[in-house]
Amino acid sequence: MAASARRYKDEVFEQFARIGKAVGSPRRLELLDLLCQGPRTVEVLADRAGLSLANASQHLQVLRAARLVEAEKSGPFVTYRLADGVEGFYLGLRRLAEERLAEVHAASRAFLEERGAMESVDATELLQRAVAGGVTVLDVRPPEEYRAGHLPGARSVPLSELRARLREIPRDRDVVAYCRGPYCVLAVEAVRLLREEGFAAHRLESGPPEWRRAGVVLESGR
Amino acid sequence: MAASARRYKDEVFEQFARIGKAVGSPRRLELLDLLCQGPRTVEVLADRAGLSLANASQHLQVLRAARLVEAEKSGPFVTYRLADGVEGFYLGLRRLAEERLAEVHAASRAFLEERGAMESVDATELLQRAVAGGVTVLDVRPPEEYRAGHLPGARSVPLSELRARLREIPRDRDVVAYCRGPYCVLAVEAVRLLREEGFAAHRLESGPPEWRRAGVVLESGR
DNA sequence: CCAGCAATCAAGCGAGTTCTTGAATACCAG
DNA sequence: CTGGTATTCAAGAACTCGCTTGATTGCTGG
Repeated sequence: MAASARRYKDEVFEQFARIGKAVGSPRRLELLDLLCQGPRTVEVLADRAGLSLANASQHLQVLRAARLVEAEKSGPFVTYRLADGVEGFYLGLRRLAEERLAEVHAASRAFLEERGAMESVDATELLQRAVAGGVTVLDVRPPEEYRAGHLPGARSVPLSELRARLREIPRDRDVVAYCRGPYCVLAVEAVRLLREEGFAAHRLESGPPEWRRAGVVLESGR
Repeated sequence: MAASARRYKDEVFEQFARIGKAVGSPRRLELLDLLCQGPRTVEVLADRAGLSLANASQHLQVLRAARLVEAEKSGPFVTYRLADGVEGFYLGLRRLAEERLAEVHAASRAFLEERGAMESVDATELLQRAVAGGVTVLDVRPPEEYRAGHLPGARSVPLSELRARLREIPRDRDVVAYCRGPYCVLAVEAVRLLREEGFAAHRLESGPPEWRRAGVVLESGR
């Protein structure tokens, strides 16, 4: 009976470790991060994460074996989505890493300083100003992510189109750009470009996953 | 600049993965589970987890490198303790595993059924009854864990001493035994023994980490 | 039925992880 | 300073993981 108790304990911790192993790879964490924006096909995920198709597929299968994502096949496409409770767990992991690993802060600071001071903006304050009409809010993610959920009042201007669409943006008031969240670089690039062009631009550090988590109701579609 | 953005992203996810890698091993999860009971020396942890000393030391160093635990040397002893925020993260990981991995439930059920139905007891209800004096509450963990924090009103009767101390336990009322938490087998064994001896014994599934997390103020010392 | 695309499978290599064993270090008591 | 104890270090064998490449499956439109 002591032996069967030991087997039970081993089995249980072995199961817990499945989750840990699954999030023990930077690639898989990046895929989870992307999936926080909404469901995606393998091809899109591979492209965004900079992985080969076969490699991305394999990582996604590891995540699926750990039940962190679910796959649904429709036609020739397979769409992956986060399983329930996983977004919260991922954000918890990230917060722990930010709190405990000095290296995360150091990397962020180094990167952001390299492209000029980039003071960020508070989301709730921004929402008030946006409603009052005093500021232009840009969602610079790819269009399908905008469609899956965005800040009310934000306009979709993907980073790739920003330079060509500068004339759409009013010059007489502040511009705030956001993207997927604190570790996505799209908004950083957008703000750099906007400033070069003379706009009063700021970056909103948080993104849809954080807002959803905080209870903000997002707009979708269009 | 696209290249430096990619390097930044890689670096950040690499750092997040340090946490994941650290909790990707069943042994290390067991060590974390034990450390949720309070700080311990290497030797005690190795013994409780059934690891060789060198192996336990190595695992603890991995956890320390990921900043999940902190080590303090006093005399010839090294005492490890959980870092801030890690208990919450561990309980979150465990809850996710319970929710998403059918295997965890299956293993628990199989184990518990093997030793007879073992209906469990609610902690808040128990506290009321304990205060009212209608039930005997036993803490069957090793004494030093009892000292580090226990349920108010509970008596320390380590499982190893239980058989010899049966006469201390009143036979005219219910007995509730608890240990480290849902995946610790001490209370299960205690209840089995008590029932064999004719006591009306029940297991309290949760343990000090869960209660602390829920805001219950624990007693310590003695 | 065939061409073409999305996704997966299979095999293989290099790199990393886990556990063991035996030696080394650090501290304390006498 | 010496012996004993707590812990860590070092190195090797077995195993697992991650990525690549090329073949394969499965669906769809012509």
